[in-house]
Order: sequence, then structure tokens, then C-alpha cells
Amino acid sequence: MRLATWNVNSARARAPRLVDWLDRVQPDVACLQETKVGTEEFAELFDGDLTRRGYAWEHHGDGRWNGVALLSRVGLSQVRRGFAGEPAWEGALETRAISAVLAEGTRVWSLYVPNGRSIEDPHLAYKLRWLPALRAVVEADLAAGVPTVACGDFNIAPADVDVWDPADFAASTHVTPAERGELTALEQLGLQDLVRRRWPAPQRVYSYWDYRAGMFHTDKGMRIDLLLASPTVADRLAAAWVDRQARKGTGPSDHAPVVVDLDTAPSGDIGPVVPPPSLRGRR
DNA sequence: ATGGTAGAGCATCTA
Repeated sequence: MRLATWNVNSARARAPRLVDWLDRVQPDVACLQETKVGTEEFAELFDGDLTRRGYAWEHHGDGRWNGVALLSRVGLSQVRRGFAGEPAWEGALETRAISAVLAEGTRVWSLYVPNGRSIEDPHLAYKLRWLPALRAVVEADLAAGVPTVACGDFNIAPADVDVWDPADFAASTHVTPAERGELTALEQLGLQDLVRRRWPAPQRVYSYWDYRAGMFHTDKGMRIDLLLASPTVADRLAAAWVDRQARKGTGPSDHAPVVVDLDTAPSGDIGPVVPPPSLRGRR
């Protein structure tokens, strides 16, 4: 099963590229963030193209800002828009989380974690309320035995290796101990960072490059788009990569999709490996 | 010190 997460930075602006990307990468499940459209417009943009390709979809968005979606051709049920106890921003709930259960029983989240903006900004405090509230719901699901993958734009670089120059971030959000502590707390629930598991530090696997000043071309990026999976899902990990192709050319998002392949069955259940006849009896 | 770019929508705000 191929699972991807992509902050598209406007579903409207990305519409042609998004459909081309589905055809090229063939994800079974795609988690999208920053659609910046309402659900009616999302349907107008994509319902035909998605249905023809066998994808079910669910969207949570109210236009202009935020907006998240799930696409799946391997089941999509028990949909939740937002989550119980989700904090509001300036008195209103935002559209930053959607989750649903695949046919195999895994609950998948598409998350757009608040940015935080700057150290003194109330938006950072909002981010630091939002993440524990999310964690409480994930913890309850895990306690109920539901395999879980939390995917999306976390707006947190887990470690210094995940930003191009830690010195440039000395007074910035995305790297503070408080924000990283929220990722650690999610990992303490058993969630594993799939890309880091496949590509251990210090390998650089950025997923976001600012549009400005040639950041992509000089590879000054950040790894803030994550897939965090509970143990039985993480143990199926077969491959993980960042689709840099999608960040190139005309009209890209400032984020690249992050893609993982999961084996159908837990890798411990594949049985004994039998060598092919050409190798038997040698040595 | 601010700029650099892109996307929202039409003055700025967000990232």
C-alpha cells in the first residue's frame, strides 16, 4: 500500500499538477493539506477525476485558509472532521484535521498543524495547545487497539538535521524544545517517524523549501512533513522517499509529497525465505 | 534591516 502526504498550498492552484501527480505516483492513500478551498469547490475541482481513478475522498475546509483532505482507493470510513477537544483560534475552530479508517483497519490522519508564526506570537501558544489535544485523541485510539498513521504538515523540524542551518533558527518557531517535545510525546505513544526510520540521521530528507531566494535550488529546506505510524504499521515499512519531482518546474507547491510503501502483511509474517533453484546446493 | 515568492483576494494576511 502506497501512502503519501502533501501540503499542496491551494488545491485550486495545484489542480492540474495534483491529478498528474496521482497518475505518476499512484498513491493508494493521499493526505492533503492547505487546500484553501471549501468542500463544494474541492468537489467541483476533483470529484470527476478522483472518481474515475477509483478514489473515494473526504474534505474538511471552509475556504481561504487551511483545509485538509483524504483520498483513498483502499477504503475510507468512520470519517472525523476535526477532533474532540480541538482548540479554537480567535474563537473559531479551524479546518486542520481529518481522519478516517481504511479497509485494513488503520486510522489515517491528514493534519495541518498551526504554524506558530513567531516565538512571542499567540499562534505558538495555540500550536502548543493543539498538539496535546490531538495526542489525547490518538492515545485513546491506540488504547482501543486501532493502528494509526498521523500524516501531514507538522510545522516542526524534529531535529537540527532537519533544517538547513540550525543557527538561522535560533530565534524561530519550528525548532523550539516545546514544539519538539510535542513530537517526542507522540513518539512516546509508540508512533514512529517513517522517513527517519528508513533514512537515519544525518541524512537530509527535506520536504519543504521556501519559494523565496532560490531556496529549493540551493537545497535550503526543512523536514516538517511527517508520517508517524504506530508499531504494527511502522513494521510494514518497505520504502520511503520525498518526491522532489513535484517541487520542480512551473507552479509547484512549496512542499514536496512524502511517500511510503507499506507491505500488505507485517514483515514478520512472510514465512521462510526459500532460495531460488539456481542458488540451491551451491557453496 | 528587510527582502526574497506565492497564494489567498483586492488591502493586506499567511506562510
